[in-house]
Amino acid sequence: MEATKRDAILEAALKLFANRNFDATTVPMIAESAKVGAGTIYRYFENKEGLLNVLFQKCITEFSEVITQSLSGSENNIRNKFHRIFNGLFTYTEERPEGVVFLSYQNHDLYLDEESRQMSQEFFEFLYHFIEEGKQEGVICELSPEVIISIVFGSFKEVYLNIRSGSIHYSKELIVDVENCCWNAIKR
Amino acid sequence: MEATKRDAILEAALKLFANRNFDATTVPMIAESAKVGAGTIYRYFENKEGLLNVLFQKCITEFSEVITQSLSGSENNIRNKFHRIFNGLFTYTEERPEGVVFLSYQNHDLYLDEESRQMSQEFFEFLYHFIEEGKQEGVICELSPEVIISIVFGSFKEVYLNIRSGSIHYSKELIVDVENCCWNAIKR
Amino acid sequence: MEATKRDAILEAALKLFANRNFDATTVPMIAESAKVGAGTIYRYFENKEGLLNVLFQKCITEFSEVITQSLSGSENNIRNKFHRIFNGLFTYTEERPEGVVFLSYQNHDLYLDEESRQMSQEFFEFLYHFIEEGKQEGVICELSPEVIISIVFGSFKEVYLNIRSGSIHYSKELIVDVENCCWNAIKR
Amino acid sequence: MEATKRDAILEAALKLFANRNFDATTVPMIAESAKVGAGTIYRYFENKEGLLNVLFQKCITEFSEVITQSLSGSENNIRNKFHRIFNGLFTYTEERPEGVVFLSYQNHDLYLDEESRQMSQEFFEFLYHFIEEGKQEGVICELSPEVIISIVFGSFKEVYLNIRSGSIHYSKELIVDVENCCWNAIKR
DNA sequence: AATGAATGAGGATTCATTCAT
DNA sequence: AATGAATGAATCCTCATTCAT
Repeated sequence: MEATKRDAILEAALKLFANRNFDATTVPMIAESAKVGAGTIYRYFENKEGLLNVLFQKCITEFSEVITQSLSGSENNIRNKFHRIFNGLFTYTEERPEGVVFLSYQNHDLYLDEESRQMSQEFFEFLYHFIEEGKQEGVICELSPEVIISIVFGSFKEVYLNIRSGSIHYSKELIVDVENCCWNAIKR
Repeated sequence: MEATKRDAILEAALKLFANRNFDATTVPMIAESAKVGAGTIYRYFENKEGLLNVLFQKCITEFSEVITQSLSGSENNIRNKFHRIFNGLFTYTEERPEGVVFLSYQNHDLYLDEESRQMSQEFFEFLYHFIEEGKQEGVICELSPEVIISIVFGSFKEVYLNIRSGSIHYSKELIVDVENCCWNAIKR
Repeated sequence: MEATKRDAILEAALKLFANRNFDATTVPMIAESAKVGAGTIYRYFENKEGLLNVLFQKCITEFSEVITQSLSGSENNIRNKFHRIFNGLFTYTEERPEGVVFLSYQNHDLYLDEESRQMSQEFFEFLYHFIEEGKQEGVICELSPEVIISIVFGSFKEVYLNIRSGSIHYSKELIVDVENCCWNAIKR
Repeated sequence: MEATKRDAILEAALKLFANRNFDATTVPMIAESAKVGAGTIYRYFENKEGLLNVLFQKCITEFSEVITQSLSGSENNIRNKFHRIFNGLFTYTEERPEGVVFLSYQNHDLYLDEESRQMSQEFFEFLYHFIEEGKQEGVICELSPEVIISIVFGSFKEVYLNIRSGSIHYSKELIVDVENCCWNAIKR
């Protein structure tokens, strides 16, 4: 019953931050949506910015886990790993529809603390590692891991945001197609 | 020295909106950055939201023009047109480094007026048209124009944002490489 | 000690609006005078204009009640009723010295909402009714009720304002005298 | 051509102050209505408050003159003098429909300077004098001049304001009737 | 003399945060 | 522990006033 209240706040905040953006979300909005008194939020989080950081860290951890898990036990085939990562993206997306949107806001940079930045960094390093592996095997093109990640993640994000806004119609096949596009973009 | 004051405000606002986002930018910030009294902003723009819309329309117009011009006189080869469009993206980006960032903020949706939406719509329709052409010629893959644009624009944006933040090192060759990746992503 | 804060605001606002007028009263003035934070006002009232309307409705209700009560159980003699109404005026005036001043500001028209206008209308209709009765009995002169009310209320208001400003010295007899003057003005 | 601009400003200000009240009138409003640049107003008047005082003094002077003139050459009959004064009121009202409204705003007190107060005082003293005369002749009742003036002026003002707002329909006969009511109110 | 663009002090209002209950 | 009323700093915006032209 205790962790519940904290979770309710995190859940409510995630939805609001993703749909309305951090600055356009007021603390009373979060409180109301979480069915909690406004003051209660300050029992669990230092302040609004602290809440943002806890949420960011939570999301990026979950995200990492989904991606990591989706890779576990996979054969050494890079293309197959890529498929699993891409699937992980969508798995996470289905579990927490707002997670990716939230994580991909640029202007969070203004508010993220050192720890959050660190975790974000680590996650990307994990991906860079995968890319390096692919490059060494000669199946991924010779661009810096940062560029390759940007191409794949940028595409994915944009497609997803448009699915969310209704501009793009979602289907299982679409995901497969987008994955292929992305792979074609970065394969050697 | 005449239209200067209005321009100074627009310039200052563009930088702040792109770097900090609309909600995190205060009117006094814009005023200070534009070296103008806070009240002066209201002589030229209805209010902060009005300023956003004027700025959005200005940027999207400039952007359209650069893209359109970069296509003028080009042969009927789709791959070549694609090259020119991609180049246009980077040309605009160099002219107005904050323009693309500003234009691509999702949360603008909350504040854009009908006219801005309209112009945004028209610009995308122009691109859709190009994609349809490529699909009919059989050189672009059979995905909806929205998806294809998302893949290319998403990649470009993400790479650009990382160049901006310093995570990715810029070079002429990089642009060529990214263009090739994007083309590989969407070609049939 | 419960509804007190809201009441303190209303009381402070009434005094300031009556003495200085709506436009010349600032929200911080009201807050200070009510010994309340400026933000607190907005917990109880939609905005400054909303506060004006709540106050107006409260005063006109109190005023109506005093007048209505002062008539209750009175014999059917018009002159006697007039006496009671006039007394009601002064009773209300003594209870809420600023009420009449506040209610009689012309420029409220700019800010009153539909409900306030309605209530004002109803109150005057009650008075018109009384006048009509007197006219039918042949004891009040043949002018429109609006004119008769204006003569009596105008006289009363002006005398009262001058008592307030110190130009006229108040006494029990004065009220009786003014009442007689007003009656002489409108009797047949 | 010179005095014209000043007059245009005074004329415009009178209308706006009377219709909207001092605080709700902005200097640019006056400038626009007077077809003058906003800065020009400060060539002729010290500031907005100074303009109010000049205007007040102008109106009260004109008002005094109309009343005084209407008495000139009149026989020594008090009732007749009263008739002339009352007529003067309406004459002034027709010449400068906004003058009376403007002069009768209570909250001017906040802004009037010593001279304006003085002139206001003097004008009322003139009227008091007339009342004293009537009392000595035994035709006006034994109330203080301030009270008697309040009764007459209060009635007149209220009727006039209601004519202006459309609640009361104007006619020549109405004026005569109201005059009679007022006289009945104060006669011995 | 006349203008009106420019200013910034000051007003209304919002909202993160505190704290008494 | 939980609340939400209360606060006042900070925001957007207005407008009296100045001053370069």
